[in-house]
Amino acid sequence: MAEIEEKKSEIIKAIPEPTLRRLPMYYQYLKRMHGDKKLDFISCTQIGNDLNVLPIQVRKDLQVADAIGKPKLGYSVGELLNTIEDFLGWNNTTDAYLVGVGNLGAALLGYQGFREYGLNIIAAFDTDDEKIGREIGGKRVLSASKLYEMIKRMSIKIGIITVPASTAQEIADIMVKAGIHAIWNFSPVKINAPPDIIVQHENLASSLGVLSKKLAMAIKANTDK
Amino acid sequence: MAEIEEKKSEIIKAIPEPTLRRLPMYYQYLKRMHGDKKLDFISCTQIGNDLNVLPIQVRKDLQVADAIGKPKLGYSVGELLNTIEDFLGWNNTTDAYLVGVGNLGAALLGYQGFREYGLNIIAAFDTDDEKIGREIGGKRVLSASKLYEMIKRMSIKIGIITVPASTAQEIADIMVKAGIHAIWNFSPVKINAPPDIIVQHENLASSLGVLSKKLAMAIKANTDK
DNA sequence: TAGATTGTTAATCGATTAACAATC
DNA sequence: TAGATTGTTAATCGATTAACAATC
Repeated sequence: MAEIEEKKSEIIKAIPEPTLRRLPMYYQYLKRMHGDKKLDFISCTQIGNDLNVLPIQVRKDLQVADAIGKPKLGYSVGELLNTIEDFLGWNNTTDAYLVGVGNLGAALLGYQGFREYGLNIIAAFDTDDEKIGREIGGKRVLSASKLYEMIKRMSIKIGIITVPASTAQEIADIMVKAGIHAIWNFSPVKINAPPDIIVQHENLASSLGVLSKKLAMAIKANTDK
Repeated sequence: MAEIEEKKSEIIKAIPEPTLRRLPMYYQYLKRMHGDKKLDFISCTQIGNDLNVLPIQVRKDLQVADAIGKPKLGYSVGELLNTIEDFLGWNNTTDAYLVGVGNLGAALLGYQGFREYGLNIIAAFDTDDEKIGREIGGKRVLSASKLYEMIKRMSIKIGIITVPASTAQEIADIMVKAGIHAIWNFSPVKINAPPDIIVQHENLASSLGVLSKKLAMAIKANTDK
């Protein structure tokens, strides 16, 4: 008779983050197969072979995303695309602001592919008078001083941070205060935010670390021989 | 008396990839602590608190990188930086070529931070006559037709791919044939390469997938209330 | 039908976390 | 000395992989 907290009607199954990172890979791959080859059905075996993932892992991942296949046939490519879109929330667009129009910021503003993933950057912000008022990648650059007010007014959900390390936390604080829901952080500092704010960190150095170490080991192994 | 393959003098301990991804985070953090605060010694407790990682995990990671600390005192910040640099191979620079001078390619060319991580992009390649011959981010843009020969001549170790999905594999093939050791792939397609080539995949969609799903769940949880 | 594939349950593996002795 | 911290061994947890029945 201990006080056990009752789960709400639905059981919230934890979604493994590795699965969440692989689903977009499958999605991109399936889009190509759907468009280029007009393929109707596909098996985990084929996806796995093409993407260097074990077929059983593909099946497990697709199961997490609520995909349903047909024994012997595989999965309908079209349905599968819709299922993954639904699961990731990519079927309806979410508006975003980007702050910091440097090299990387400008690159992200110019990238058209985000639409495919339901992300719509509607404006950018910077402190540089040279940039304010201009259009970059088809997006208007506004004064950073207006960030707080604009997030509130448009009830923006996602903030993208591409400012230098020194001002990243400051910008994040403004975003949080203005009521943002999620932050995609491209600066190399850890962002502190309340636990209900989703913070996704993108760190090139992490990725480069993996590559560097593997390369260093490979070269060492070669030298040792 | 079965035929057991003897390990060479050194035991090759597998390095967990999550550790490899966290080490650069510690490194960036320690550099700030070293530069800004002139801090001499630091404990795993403090690193963990500031970076939202469990202290024991920090210690385990540092152990993998062969760092040695002093009980009660912690780790020497300067030594720790050197240890991580050594471990990741960031203490001597590696030359790289970048192929595909679009938005993202130009952004990477302009990014000065790579030097800190021992990566030196010495030239870029593109097929666009408008771009060939120009300098972007202080790096000369050469004709993609010279890629093969130039990799061979300069014995370049790292190739960075920032071309569209449609030509990524083609570029990778040229790199491999020319004797490249590692490929950092920013295109959204899986690169096929021989097993001895290190391929590091950078996929914004994967990261966005995690963010999108978490955001979708958070919004749903709010609506349900 | 036979064979390939999905769906599901179980086993394995590896990373994270905990526990505790050693130490400055 | 007492307390904080490292170093190391053990326990736990979760993701991956294997095994096998169900099915078109």
